[in-house]
Amino acid sequence: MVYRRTHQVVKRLAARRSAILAAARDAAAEGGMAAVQIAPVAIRANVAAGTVYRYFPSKADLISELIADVSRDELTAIRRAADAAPGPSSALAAAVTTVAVHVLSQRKLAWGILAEPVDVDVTASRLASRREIADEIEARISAAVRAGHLPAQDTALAATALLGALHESLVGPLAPDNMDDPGKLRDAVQTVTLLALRAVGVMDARARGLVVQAVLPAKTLVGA
Amino acid sequence: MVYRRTHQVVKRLAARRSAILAAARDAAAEGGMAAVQIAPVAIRANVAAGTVYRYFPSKADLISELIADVSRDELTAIRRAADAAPGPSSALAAAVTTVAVHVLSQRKLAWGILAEPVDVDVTASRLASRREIADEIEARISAAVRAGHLPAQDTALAATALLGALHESLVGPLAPDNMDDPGKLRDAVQTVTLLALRAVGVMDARARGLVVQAVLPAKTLVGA
DNA sequence: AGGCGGTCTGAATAGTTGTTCAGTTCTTCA
DNA sequence: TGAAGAACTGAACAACTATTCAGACCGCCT
Repeated sequence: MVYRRTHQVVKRLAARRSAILAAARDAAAEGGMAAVQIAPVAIRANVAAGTVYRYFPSKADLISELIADVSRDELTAIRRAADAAPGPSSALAAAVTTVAVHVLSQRKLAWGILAEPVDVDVTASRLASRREIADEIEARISAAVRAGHLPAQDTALAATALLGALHESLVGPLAPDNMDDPGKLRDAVQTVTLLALRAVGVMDARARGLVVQAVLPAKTLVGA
Repeated sequence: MVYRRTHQVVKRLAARRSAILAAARDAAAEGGMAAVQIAPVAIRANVAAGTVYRYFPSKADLISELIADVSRDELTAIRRAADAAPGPSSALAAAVTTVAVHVLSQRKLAWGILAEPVDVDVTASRLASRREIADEIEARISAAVRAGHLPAQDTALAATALLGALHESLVGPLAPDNMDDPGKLRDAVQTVTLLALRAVGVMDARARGLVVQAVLPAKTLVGA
């Protein structure tokens, strides 16, 4: 006989799954991907190590799903910010600013998701994550090009380059580490957004205006 | 009694050391950092595994030195190219182009040096490597700013962002992988150089001119 | 020549974590 | 209520490689 799954049980199983993922995310946010080890994550989630394997076939799957999760959140934020902008150029500025604010507000997590060495293979998941975000940025660049605000260009390469610039300068190993001061955070966000906009061909003066507009609504996010 | 070191012996020891480093470099160029394992490297260098430890205290030291080596070569190339340029803006363009050409001509090696996960801690070495290159780029940006060719800006952040853009778009996971065609390689180099120059504030039209000038002498390097 | 310091060898060791699974506990259903 | 399915536990296992070290070997010196 096969037992049916009670609603209660279904909920509990789902809750456990979420708890494990949340534990992994917390661990990553605190100590980077290196801290996402099965035993510690299990303890955080109040389960035994073996239980993790009832929900995720392997550590690689766990981390892949973590990456996908974080990535989805970021993509949503980018879309929301860009869609709220009045025009294509503002939308691009808003998208770039959102990425910057996001990675800055969770630097260790972002670093873990993006580039920190992990002992299992998560390249596929990282690739998909990057691709999603890059595609979104590319779409915004394309829109601005079609609107005649930017010169024609290889939008895919441009999008990838922009993300690389943001990530490296804000969470890479050379990123300034005295970012505790909210003022410095804003400066950094403004600076890299300005660089990004100019890179794709926005004139200096106009880019400065767009940056100011884009950073205003986003500034509260930095504290989050 | 303490034996003196014969010249012959000194030479042999130095040769072994170089052989081990070269073996590590070859391995990295072929299979990335993952291929830099003590046993395989020892075989390549025609020594036993234990011998590696007579020259390098640990795998971390070996890889660190490898990173420093490659980095030094790149820095030299950048300086040479930039110093040969007629002015500050050209020098910056030449520096950027050189970085692009270098990473493209040895993609696996570059990826290994820059960001590929390694099982030992080489963050310090990677940091130093990046810092050297970034400092050089920053110096070139500063020179252009001082010459009045670029607007005043946070040159350190700009340099870091430029490198991030180059690396991510050329050797990152999203980099186009159909770069076999030399023509496509040149296009990619031109495109990212253009982006980089515009990012720091060079006008579109002027940037295009600089790019053409910079890519001409560098094109032969791609084949190397 | 021959003894000794220095070097090399490579199989054995060690330490780290992901993964498994036999036994235990919880849940469903007649 | 109790029997059987389902889920959970956590100590033991496995696999992978960096690292070690006792013995073999080479070349310097008297």
